[in-house]
Amino acid sequence: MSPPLPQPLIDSSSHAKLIADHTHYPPRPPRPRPGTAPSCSAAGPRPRPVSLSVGTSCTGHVLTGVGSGDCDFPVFVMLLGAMPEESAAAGLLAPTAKTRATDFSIAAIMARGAVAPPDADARELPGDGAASRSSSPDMEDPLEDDDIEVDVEECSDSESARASKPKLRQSPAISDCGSEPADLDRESPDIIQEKPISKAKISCNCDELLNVECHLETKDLWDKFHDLGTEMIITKTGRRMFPTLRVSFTGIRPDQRYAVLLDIVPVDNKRYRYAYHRSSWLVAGKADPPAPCRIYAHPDSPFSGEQLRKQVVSFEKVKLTNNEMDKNGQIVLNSMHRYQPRIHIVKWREHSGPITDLEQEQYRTFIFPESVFTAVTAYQNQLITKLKIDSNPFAKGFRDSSRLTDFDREPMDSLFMDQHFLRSSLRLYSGDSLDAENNNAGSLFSAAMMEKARAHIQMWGRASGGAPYNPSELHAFLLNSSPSQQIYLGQRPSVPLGLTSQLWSQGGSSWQSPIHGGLPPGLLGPPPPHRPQMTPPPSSTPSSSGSPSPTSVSTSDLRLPKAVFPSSMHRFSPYASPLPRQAPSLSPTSRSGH
Amino acid sequence: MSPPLPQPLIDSSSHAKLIADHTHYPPRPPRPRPGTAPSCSAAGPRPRPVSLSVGTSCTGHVLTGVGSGDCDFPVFVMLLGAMPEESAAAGLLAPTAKTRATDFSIAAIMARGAVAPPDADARELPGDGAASRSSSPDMEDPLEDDDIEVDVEECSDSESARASKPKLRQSPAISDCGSEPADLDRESPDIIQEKPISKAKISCNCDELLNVECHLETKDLWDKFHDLGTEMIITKTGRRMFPTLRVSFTGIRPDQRYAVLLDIVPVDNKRYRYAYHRSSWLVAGKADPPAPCRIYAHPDSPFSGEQLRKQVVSFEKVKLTNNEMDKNGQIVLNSMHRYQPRIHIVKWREHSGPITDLEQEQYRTFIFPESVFTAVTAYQNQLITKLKIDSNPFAKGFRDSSRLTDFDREPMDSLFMDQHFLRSSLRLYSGDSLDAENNNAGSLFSAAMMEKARAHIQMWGRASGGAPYNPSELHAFLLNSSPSQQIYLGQRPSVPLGLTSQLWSQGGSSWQSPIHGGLPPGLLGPPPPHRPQMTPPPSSTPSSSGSPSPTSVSTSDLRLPKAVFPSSMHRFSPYASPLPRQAPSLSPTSRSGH
DNA sequence: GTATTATCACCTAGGTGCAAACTT
DNA sequence: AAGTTTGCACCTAGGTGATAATAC
Repeated sequence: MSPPLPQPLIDSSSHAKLIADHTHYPPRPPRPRPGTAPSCSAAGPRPRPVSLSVGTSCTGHVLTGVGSGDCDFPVFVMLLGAMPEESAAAGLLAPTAKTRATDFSIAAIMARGAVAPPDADARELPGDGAASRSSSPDMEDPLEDDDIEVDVEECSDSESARASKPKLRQSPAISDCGSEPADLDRESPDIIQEKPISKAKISCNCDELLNVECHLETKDLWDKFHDLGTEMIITKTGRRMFPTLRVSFTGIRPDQRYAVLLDIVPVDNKRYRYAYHRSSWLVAGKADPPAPCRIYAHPDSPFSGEQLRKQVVSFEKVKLTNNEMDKNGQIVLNSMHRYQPRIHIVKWREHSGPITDLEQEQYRTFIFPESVFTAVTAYQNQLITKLKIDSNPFAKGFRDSSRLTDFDREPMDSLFMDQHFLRSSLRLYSGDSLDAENNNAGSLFSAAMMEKARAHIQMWGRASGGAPYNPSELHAFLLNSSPSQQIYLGQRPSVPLGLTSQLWSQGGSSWQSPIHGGLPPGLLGPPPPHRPQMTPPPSSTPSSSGSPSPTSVSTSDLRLPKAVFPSSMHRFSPYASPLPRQAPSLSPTSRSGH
Repeated sequence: MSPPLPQPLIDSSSHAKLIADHTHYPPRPPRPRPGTAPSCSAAGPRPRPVSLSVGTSCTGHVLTGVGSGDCDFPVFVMLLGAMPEESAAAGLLAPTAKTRATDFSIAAIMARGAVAPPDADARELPGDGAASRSSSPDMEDPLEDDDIEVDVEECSDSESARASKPKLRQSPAISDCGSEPADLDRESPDIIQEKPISKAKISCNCDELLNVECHLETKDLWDKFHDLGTEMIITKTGRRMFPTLRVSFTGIRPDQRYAVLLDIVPVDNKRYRYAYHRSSWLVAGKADPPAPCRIYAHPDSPFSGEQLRKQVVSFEKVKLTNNEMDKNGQIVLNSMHRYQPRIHIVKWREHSGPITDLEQEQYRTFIFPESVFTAVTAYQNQLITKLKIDSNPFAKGFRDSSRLTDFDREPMDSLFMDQHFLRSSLRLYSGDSLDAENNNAGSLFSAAMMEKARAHIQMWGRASGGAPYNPSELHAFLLNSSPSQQIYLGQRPSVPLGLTSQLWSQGGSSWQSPIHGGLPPGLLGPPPPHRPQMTPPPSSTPSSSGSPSPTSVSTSDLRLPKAVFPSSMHRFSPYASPLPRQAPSLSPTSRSGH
């Protein structure tokens, strides 16, 4: 009858622009040729999707309620007005058994080990992730590079990149399933620079929150996509993001409550187009007029500090749309534009109503450069398509080997073949019949795969020189993506699309981790599983569902990992079909989940 | 890792007992013979399931957040401690487009027209719904009727009931789809009695809430089940309730926020068993020790007054379990015991944390006698099974005609065959191929169906005299189930299982509506569709999703209704297969629903 | 030509009752 | 024997990219 908004969104009248990388920060243009993309398949024990934990979350429990209705972030954030749909918080409950959000597939994917970026030639610039430029989408772009080709070089220095990978891959992480940003990633805290004074205070206006750190749980997967130039489908009805933004926090006060917000801001003032023949992105002109920026409040907000310390905050429900008239609270983006998601943590004022103005709250902003993406209505880079298909469980239907040969379908695997092959080929096949199609490789194919891998590396390598968007640089940062190393960045809302871009670039200068300094971050793969992070169980529920706690992990996790043979070892399809309904009893959460 | 509770539950240490009807209030024992139960199939335009509205809600939007964590209702309500799973509210959003909760199937079912209870011989006792007895579960039951057979008479005065139906059925409601409790139901406000003084103050400790009325949206469906003796499956992993409790409120202050809670309390201190040979319930002894009573807080709580005025609050996510060790916040019940769900509305204290003690809040309790049910681990009454299969979309797989003949499968329809046949037989077949199996009847079968109906009436009719549980009495109340006529009832928590039962019985005395006074309520069928209530769109989302607004109703609603031939006119399976994916574009919500 | 949209098959996730197996 | 548990087929609901049609 009335207008309830599905998504907890906040409209932001300001469209702060972020400038990534050094120059244009366009997505890297891998070769679209089907079957040329390198991929790696790390084996190791892979967490099984705790399917029922999802169901459990369906009942809605956790969070204490929050204020609803419209909120206006003065300049920075404007409440779009959201109506209750399903996930509105309903506190009243006490936490009991489940915790971390469960990620049916992403978790498993990450558990396979980190992905080595094809362009491992990486230059580890301190400010690589964010360019120091300051351009606002609405303002004249200093570059005026409309229709200027960017990042077009392809298959250039792949060999150098490839050479560097081996040494990094020596860490046991890959096969040990400690694929997620392990503790190692957080070992170099010195990178934590608060950025330019003026901007810093914007990004964090609360001293207490300076102790808060934010960790991107799905970093490895994001890295994989980032290396190819992440694309996100936007549709009129709204499309989920994949990978999903999943973050965890440390330094949280247990007695405090927090809201966790997400917004997605333009990276620059450009519109892009994809040159299929060159497999690269080109600047197609100035950005289209941006839709009012909306801030998506995580539906489980506010979180208790207790919850936030235990749970992963998953933004799996957020949807992206190109429909500016959207009334469902989805995030509105322009197709063929590049965006940077941002996470905001806000101290919850118990007695206050819904958040109306972020600037009036005590908050801190976190940015993960590896989550930059290009909004598209149809995938441009075929490798992105492949990676999506291989890593998103909902796209499993397209993994059919009939579509592409294993060699062609699992290019990423071959990238690290030399690293994975020996240990992978010895692994036992888990017996997952559904994924068996991808598991046809064996030692028989080792030589062939090796050759394929080399070819892939050749194709995927790219000159880091002139490319404004250098994945390796982001990797360098990401490998040090411990909360303490996260760059937090605030936007001055008053200037719709200005200032912030500069802030972004400044923030980028501190991204480089001294520890992994000169190495191609992507090649580090999953750091040694010092902290073999439990991959969050599947969470198809509204949000913040499930937990990586052992209790929420299916006993099937204890099964033998699938064969990790490089050819097509489900690196991105860990949940291809782990006994779908065969052994529900094996999954503890499937029992108590609902 | 930790213990997040899926469901927003509150533990209640008190197990207040409610005594329904006049004596024991056991479920009515219809003949289990497959194919003997009468059923009616009203045609009329049936609302189509707006499938995508569900998806929309998935993103979680609406409600403002609420406090979470454990709450202890001193005696009355104890917080069990719930962890966030999926539906925790995340305010921050302003209401925009969607409103009322969508019920994929129930709504459609109800839209078919009201069901006439088999035992239409109904006596319209003012206090029929609730007995005036006062027995507490923990106390010695005055009756001491262990193993005493109850409610065994069957097929008695069915003829009289049948005779009365025609006149009531004259209202166009049946075929006009105005089947839901129309406005007529709310026209007699004089029934609003606040119940016994002592109890009244318990049930409502806030004068402001005396103006609040609660309406059971799914009343018609509940009536159907209630007439047969509702059974609810409980499992170790938890089972949803069906029908779903869906309520709406009036008299709400727009500027106020409210929490809506659900608990389920024992009706009496007995354990039951089902005599298959007699198709009746027997008292099998005293009640087993009850598990701690939990109060389930609607995950969208707190609701803004604005929301509560527009939305239907749906408890579709709540799950029932027999696992006393449940850690998922599900409601724990004992199998073979009878229970009464209760709805509590609580004024939200903005600056307070999670609700810990209901008695410390300002609240009001509403009880719908037609929602009484027997908890079972397996269905006892085959007619309940049939009705579930026919009305629950998730059980559609069992509607296969191969299992039972149409005559046997749609017993309820034949009850009102004489009423429906003439108008139904002339209706056009909607062309729903999937439901065609149930639509095989035609004028050719009219005579046979008529005979069948008579037989059913014979079997289903029952003497209202000695039966403690008289569905017709409840119907009398239910037909007047306007919010103002709802019996609200509070429980004195301090006495675990006592007092309330008396309150219950007292409340029952006011149930009778003066307007429909002497008539068999069930026979009134759906009151004239003065207020052809929009059936809420499908809502598979967490809760309080969707709205009955025209915009959320699929355009397919405009299609010709299915043939309403009495034999098996999908009365309980309106969504048998309305062009599943064939014409998604027809559903406006499917576009914006996400 | 490029970009967007609608429809589709195919998948995940999970809610049904059934029926066999199990428990007491 | 009665009641409970478990695996199952079958369904709803909806998230995927492919593909063809459409819009610009």
